[in-house]
Amino acid sequence: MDRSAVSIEALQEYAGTTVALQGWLQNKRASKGLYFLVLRDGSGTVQCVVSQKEVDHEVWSVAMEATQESALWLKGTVVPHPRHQGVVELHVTGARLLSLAQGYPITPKAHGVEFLMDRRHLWLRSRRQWAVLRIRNRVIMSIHEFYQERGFVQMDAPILTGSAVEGTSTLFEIDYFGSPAYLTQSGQLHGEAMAMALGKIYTFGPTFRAEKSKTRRHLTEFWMIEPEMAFYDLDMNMDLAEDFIVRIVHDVLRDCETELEALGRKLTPLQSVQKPFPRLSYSEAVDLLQSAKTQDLLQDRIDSMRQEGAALKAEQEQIRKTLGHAKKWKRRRMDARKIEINHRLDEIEEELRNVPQWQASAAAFEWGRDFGGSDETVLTWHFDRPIIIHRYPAAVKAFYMKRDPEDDRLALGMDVLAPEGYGEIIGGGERATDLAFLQRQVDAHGLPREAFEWYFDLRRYGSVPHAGFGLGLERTVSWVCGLDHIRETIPFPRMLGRVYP
RNA sequence: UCCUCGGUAGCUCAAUGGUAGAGCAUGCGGCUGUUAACCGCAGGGUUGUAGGUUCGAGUCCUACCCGGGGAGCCA
Repeated sequence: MDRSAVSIEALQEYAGTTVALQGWLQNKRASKGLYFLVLRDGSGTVQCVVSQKEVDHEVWSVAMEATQESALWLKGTVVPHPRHQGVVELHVTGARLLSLAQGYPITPKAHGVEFLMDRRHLWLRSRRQWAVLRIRNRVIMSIHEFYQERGFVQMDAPILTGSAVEGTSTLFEIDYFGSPAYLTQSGQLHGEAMAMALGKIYTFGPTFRAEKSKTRRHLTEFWMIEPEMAFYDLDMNMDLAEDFIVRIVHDVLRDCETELEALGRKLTPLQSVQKPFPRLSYSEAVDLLQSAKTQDLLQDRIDSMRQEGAALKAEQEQIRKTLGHAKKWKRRRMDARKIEINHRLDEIEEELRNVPQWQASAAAFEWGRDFGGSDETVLTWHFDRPIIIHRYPAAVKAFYMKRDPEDDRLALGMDVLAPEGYGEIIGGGERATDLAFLQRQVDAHGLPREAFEWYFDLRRYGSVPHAGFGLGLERTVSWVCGLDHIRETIPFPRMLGRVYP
């Protein structure tokens, strides 16, 4: 341990001075008489140069022996990088090998999903994961700041619950001293009780869904933020959700430039996340889905996919012809390109299978059904920012939602759909306040009344209008980071068929 | 549960039914500013499993196992 060691993040401030660093060897490059050690300490990475002429034998052997992910202590002078402006490097004068790593499995090269997921505990060390998880941290801090600044009180709903609220098939059952209990699916109902006590509250906790779902949007364990506000109606709820999302994206853009760059995230779609978000009623959304405009949009998509596919196939053919009599270095580049083309062709093929189905399902969409994943994706393709869809058919929404006083078929629910096909990140609405109505709803959904007696009390003793929503943390981070899978947004994802490591 | 794509060297992937290959990683050698460094050499294989078709199977057929992402459901 060297308490005087400085953090790589702060290295700029030490330009011209001699400092000590401690961390792990991320990568090593060598030339005659020179080693370039890329050191990572969690806060960032820096290139450390070891010159054989300038160091004693011991330091040189450390550089020579150190392998990928070995732990190192390095001392040296902080100097500007000769080639990159605004970047510093360390000219090493002292080095100690703290721990020699042997055979680190994750090489600086491409790996498959399964291989990496089995080694998630090590995968976390890579630059891409570093960036995602730092953005996750930034998002979490923004969430707390946003609510705390507005006078919300953070309160936790229980994780163990006694009764099944929604379908038991999506609940994880555990043995609770001989009786069945469940891991929570939502803190919603308890959130309402807390809002009646403290006015404006938000929960921030883990949620569990035993859905047998294997898609890029699903985890069996994820974190949800659920604000619940007394004396809020649907419009106030939507206003809050809008401000909330704008704030999160704004903070990430301001504070995570390096991380977004490491992820290759396009900034334009994030920069256009400004108020107001388009608000469509369910009925308007259905109209849009069935419209010729949607058909055209999807047809354009199909056409451009076909074109890209044809161009790639032509390139592939060209490569196949020239590959035989190409120079070695060129052949290697062509091989890499060939693999890239194959991947993209797979994606295009899949999309060309999907989109015509989406086209058909959009055209044939019937009022009253809930939107499927593809319908949501199609809707968001029409806009450049998140959209809010409100006033859904009551039949497809939860029992506790308030009915629209102007149309009894509708519930005062709302969803926020993220752009770029990321889909639902928020679901919520205004809650029913009438005791008799709620009791009838519980019966109608085939739920046991006894389990909800405590909840009914909230309507017996000072029932007031109130509203709230739930934000899926991982889906939000996935969208902000521009990832193609939610599994990278949480340190140790739990999914269908995966509880290790 | 259904649909669909895949399983070849430690890793990522090639291979028109006809001699299983490349890059990376590893080891050795070279190179005084490298950026997934580069150059040279070397080792590394029961092509997921079990059957079948064929003169001949990584390639075709059947069943099963494992994985990817899509539907349903959802944040």
